[in-house]
Amino acid sequence: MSNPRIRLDVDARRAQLLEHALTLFSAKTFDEVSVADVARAAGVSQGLLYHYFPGKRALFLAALESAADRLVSEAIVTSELPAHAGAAERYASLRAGLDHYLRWVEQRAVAYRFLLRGGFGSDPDVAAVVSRTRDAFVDRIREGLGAGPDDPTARCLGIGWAAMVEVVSLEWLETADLTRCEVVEVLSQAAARLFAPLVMKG
Amino acid sequence: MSNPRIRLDVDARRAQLLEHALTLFSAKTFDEVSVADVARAAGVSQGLLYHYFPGKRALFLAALESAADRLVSEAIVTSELPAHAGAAERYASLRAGLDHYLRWVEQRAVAYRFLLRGGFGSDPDVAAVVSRTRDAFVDRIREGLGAGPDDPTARCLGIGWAAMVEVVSLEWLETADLTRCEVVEVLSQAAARLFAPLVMKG
DNA sequence: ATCCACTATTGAATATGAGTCAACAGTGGC
DNA sequence: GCCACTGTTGACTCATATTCAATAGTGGAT
Repeated sequence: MSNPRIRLDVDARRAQLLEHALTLFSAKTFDEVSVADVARAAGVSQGLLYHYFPGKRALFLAALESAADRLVSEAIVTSELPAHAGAAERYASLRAGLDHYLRWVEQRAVAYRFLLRGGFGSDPDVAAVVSRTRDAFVDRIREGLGAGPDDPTARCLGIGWAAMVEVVSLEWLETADLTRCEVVEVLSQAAARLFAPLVMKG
Repeated sequence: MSNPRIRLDVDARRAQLLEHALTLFSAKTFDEVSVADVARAAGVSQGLLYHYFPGKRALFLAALESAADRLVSEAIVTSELPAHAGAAERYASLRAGLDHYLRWVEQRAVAYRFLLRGGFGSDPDVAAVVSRTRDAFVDRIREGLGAGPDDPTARCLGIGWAAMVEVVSLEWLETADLTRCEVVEVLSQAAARLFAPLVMKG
């Protein structure tokens, strides 16, 4: 670069690099983004990047953590409720919390996608495979359940429950603190509670 | 390699390569597994791999898809129900389906982890960040809800609902076929239905 | 049985991009 | 205006993804 050197203090430079890394890693896969890309975006030599981060992977993780930190500190709020608040009050508080969360998600869409897909799904092809599998799952369940209505809300619930099954299954594999039967119990009851209103309606 | 050349027909070789790829990619990150590793595991030259797959990424995706295909065809079953089956019958069928699913997950744990964490989540550090974020989320909700019991079942439900929130939020970002308010509605009602029994008990 | 065309397979060569390092240049104190 | 300090650079090394011309099993025709 023929640019004159611009000297920043450590924190500013680090933050700037993280910002650019986050943007790039949000748009493309880990291995599609080169260290050179990040450096170029920040208008900085490649070597400097290694002065601030031990390596590409560390840079990626740092960006991920910064996204996570922001999410936790900004998006997840809880209004202080009196100890013996009623159910209705609690419910209202939950809704308010969710609304705040979704507003944040809406605004910081890029960072949110990065955090949750970041692991794997910036890659559209990978996301497609997982998504296709999930849809197949939802479809068969819908058949089995006698296929209620097919409005967006129902679809939403279906996808949500499928995600629940996936994550709970994974968690079960890792920690094994429930028996298979108990997991079946939890998930099927969940389905019953979630879908009962729909099935009745349809 | 000093091995004598072993000649296989296309399908057998391709399947063998996929199998080894799946095993390796399940254990390590995409970029931690080298093409040479896969070739070595299969006892084959690196060049041959490129005869069967256009590149590393394609190999990875093919392995992912094969895992997905197996999941869909083997793990997701639905027993044929009579058209006007009662609710109890449907529920029993759902439970049976889930049990079958979880048995499959148990047996094919490696492939399952690969499929869902696959892209990048074999990476423990990435998984840790996402998991930590989710836990923070669950914790705050628990507080807000007046913290019911903390048995594994409740934890399971909490994680499941959090996963639901995440995936539904992502889906909402992509397709935007619901308003924010509607999403809040779906998710908070889901929470109410899922957690109501617990909160009463606790 | 032997040659032949066909294609699975190899090993070495090339290209791309991650990571290293000694030299350079702003910046603040004397 | 000189000096020590540290943010910054660009050219180097090295690992590994990708390519390709050459090699060797295989099955069929004579």
